Amino acid sequence: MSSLIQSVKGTRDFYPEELAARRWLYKAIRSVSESFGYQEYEGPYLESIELYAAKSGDELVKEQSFVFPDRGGNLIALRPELTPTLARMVAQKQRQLVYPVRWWSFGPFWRYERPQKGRAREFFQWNIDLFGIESPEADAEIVAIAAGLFKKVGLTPDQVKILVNSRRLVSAELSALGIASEKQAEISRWIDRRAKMNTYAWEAYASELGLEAKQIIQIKEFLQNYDTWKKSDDLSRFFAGIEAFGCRDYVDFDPNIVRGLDYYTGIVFEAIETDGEIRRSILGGGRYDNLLADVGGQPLPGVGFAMGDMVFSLVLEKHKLLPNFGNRPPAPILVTVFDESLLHASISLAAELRSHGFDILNYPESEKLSKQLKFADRMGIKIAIFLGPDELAKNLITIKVLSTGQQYSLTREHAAEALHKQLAGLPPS
RNA sequence: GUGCCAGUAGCUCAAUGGCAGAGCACCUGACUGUGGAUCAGGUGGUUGAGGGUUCGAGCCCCUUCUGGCACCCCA
Repeated sequence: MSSLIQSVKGTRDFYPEELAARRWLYKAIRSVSESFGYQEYEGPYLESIELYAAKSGDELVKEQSFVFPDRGGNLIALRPELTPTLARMVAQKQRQLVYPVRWWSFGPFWRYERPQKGRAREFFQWNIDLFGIESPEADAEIVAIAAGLFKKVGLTPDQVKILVNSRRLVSAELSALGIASEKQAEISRWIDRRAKMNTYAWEAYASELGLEAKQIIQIKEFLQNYDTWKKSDDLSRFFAGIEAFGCRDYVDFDPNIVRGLDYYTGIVFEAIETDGEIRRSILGGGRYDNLLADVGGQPLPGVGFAMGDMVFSLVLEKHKLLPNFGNRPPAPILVTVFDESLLHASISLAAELRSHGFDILNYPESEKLSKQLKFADRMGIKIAIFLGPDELAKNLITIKVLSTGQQYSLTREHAAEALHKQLAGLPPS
């Protein structure tokens, strides 16, 4: 046992049950994405490190990426995020694409961080983006898609909220207080920290940044005012759009939302669990109108978000919204084996039924029937089929319904029809 | 990368520095053409790994790995 080679730190093994859960999540994401007319795409998992150095820069690449040299000595990274890849893909075909471009993706990412609840080194992420439209209605569409997923999986507006702010609004506000635009990024980061620091330390830090006492008071007032969005034409239109999309109850204005990434230019948002028990944000995104130009393309407005699978799964688990994938049978029917001499007869029977379109499990060797039925029971199989000397003599098979214990015999010719009926009459797993 | 907590059977957990245990699970039988329930019996451990202190270590000390929590950062 102790000699087992350990899995790589921060990776997860997906046993059938867990893979079923992941695929369920994928299906929900695909369904919502497609319902808004978004197309699925995928990028490479390996990227040259320069791709990230150009934009993400600093910490994400240097500290939090898996990087290794290839045989030619070039530094390769396991992708820590998708946006740079997406920006490249769009830039490469910028003149051929039909706008607006609406794309989504769900795949693996890697970050070299300390694993903890809701965070691993290898994780899956949903990315969805809209390019080519600058309007608040485009922002509203992206946010509505996030709300659409919550609705689809059964999360209510009481349980999750999408908090929205506008970098433009914050910037205007700070400028009005006499704060130079060069300082505003720093101030934003300070605002972002507020929830994590105690009031005293937070205000002391503000003084260090050169803010005057009066400015600190004014910023605090701004951060406590949840109606400021009404002063902004963009946000007013955004919320009118959200209303029209039918998901206003999932979305709130929150002036404290700033987001870490530098490239956001307009709205920023993140989804949280309302009672705060799960402290990490579920998803985050915003508008990034300069990104494409920054990576060498023509200017092109974009808006989008990313959602990791781990925090979202925690939220679903907490609210008991994940289906139970525990006892899902791999096939509904098991063909048992009476004894060694009839093993091939059973295999043939199963093959015959498969040709009628049934998913069939063979018991692979002669064993006591009780053991075969126990196997069927534990696998969650619905129907066991017996083919013994009695049946064979009369060209019959016996069907046993495990949930009721009922069994009956019928001719082989009628088996397919009877099985269809029998399966249709049983509750789905 | 920093700090704190934890790791004992497949799982959940016991064991004052003194014989490593229980429940569940698993296997066998009661039941040679029939699962779940019940009863009886049985298998299962280098106490995460390595070192140290001690007559003696699951327990104390050091190192390390893994997980969890708080930083950091973010999905």
